Amino acid sequence: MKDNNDMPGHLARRFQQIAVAVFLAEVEDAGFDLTPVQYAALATIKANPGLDQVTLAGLIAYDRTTITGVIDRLVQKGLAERRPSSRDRRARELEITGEGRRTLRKITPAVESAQRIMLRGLSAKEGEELMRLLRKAIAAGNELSRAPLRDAQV
Amino acid sequence: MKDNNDMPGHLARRFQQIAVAVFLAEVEDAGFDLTPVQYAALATIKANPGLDQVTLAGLIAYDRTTITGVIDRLVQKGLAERRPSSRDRRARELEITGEGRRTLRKITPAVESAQRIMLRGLSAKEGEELMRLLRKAIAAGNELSRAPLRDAQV
DNA sequence: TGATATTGCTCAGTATGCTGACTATCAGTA
DNA sequence: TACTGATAGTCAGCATACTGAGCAATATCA
Repeated sequence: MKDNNDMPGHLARRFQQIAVAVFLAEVEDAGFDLTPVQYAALATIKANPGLDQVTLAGLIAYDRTTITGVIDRLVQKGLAERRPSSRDRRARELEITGEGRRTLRKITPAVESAQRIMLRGLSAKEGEELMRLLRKAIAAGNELSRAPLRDAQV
Repeated sequence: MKDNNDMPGHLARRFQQIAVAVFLAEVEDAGFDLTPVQYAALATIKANPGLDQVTLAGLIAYDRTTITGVIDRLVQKGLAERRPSSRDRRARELEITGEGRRTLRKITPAVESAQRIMLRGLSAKEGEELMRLLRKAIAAGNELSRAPLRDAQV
């Protein structure tokens, strides 16, 4: 019988578990209350002003039913706004608020620190190699989840 | 501004997302209804008959509040049993049932297939290297999550 | 022994993620 | 233009994960 440590699925779960814990701890130490998921969504809204929810979901590989709640919480915290689209009455356009911008700016050091901490057992070269291999495995498996990564349709 | 693809945290989330989707798809194709988390718990109960919930949680790095629901579902499916411990009246002893054994045995090919599929973008050597680096990063970060990996106290 | 600390487990509440279903709207075509 | 299929978003329901609180039982130590 294979050990858990030989199962990439188990290692994936465990690494993700640690990554989230480190992120939340660093962000809280910096005085903010933002999850990794909320951070990625907010940063993507800032980089793509006016995008709709499906496009946002595709850019960060979230499920469309998950993004609704994430945006709800960003809006509730005053970090983002949801407006009806003028071009498509089904869609909602997303914008970052001034408060959202300030939060992103101030939170960046904590986010970068978290990324370092979650790789602290590895040398710089090993960290790069881990990211390369993850990117490669993810690219090959992109279509296997319900929420694949998608380019923005511009 | 760093890209998501340079964030180990984002890559961790994405790889885990694909790993779970692949696992569930393979297991369902094989005619079973078991999540990765439930599988790991059941396999660990089989390997450590009579263990209590805290020990089980430590062996697979689950939170103690998460394990309760997982076991509930294993018991409800008739794959495991929860009995009061004779040595410690606070604790519950866990046992796998015959049905649980049969399920584990029949599900193994699907589980192994899933592990291969989630690494299908990598060569065998790269897959080994990815697992090595994940193990190393996880070992260094073990204490950073609320649910660290623990050895069984035998 | 008696007080205190610790441990095993559960529960309520919150946040992802997913399945599947539904409404409203849009786009393509006969 | 009317029909058909696809798309944007939401909702209900389920399964992890976590925080924090609480209960019962055990362990420790003055």
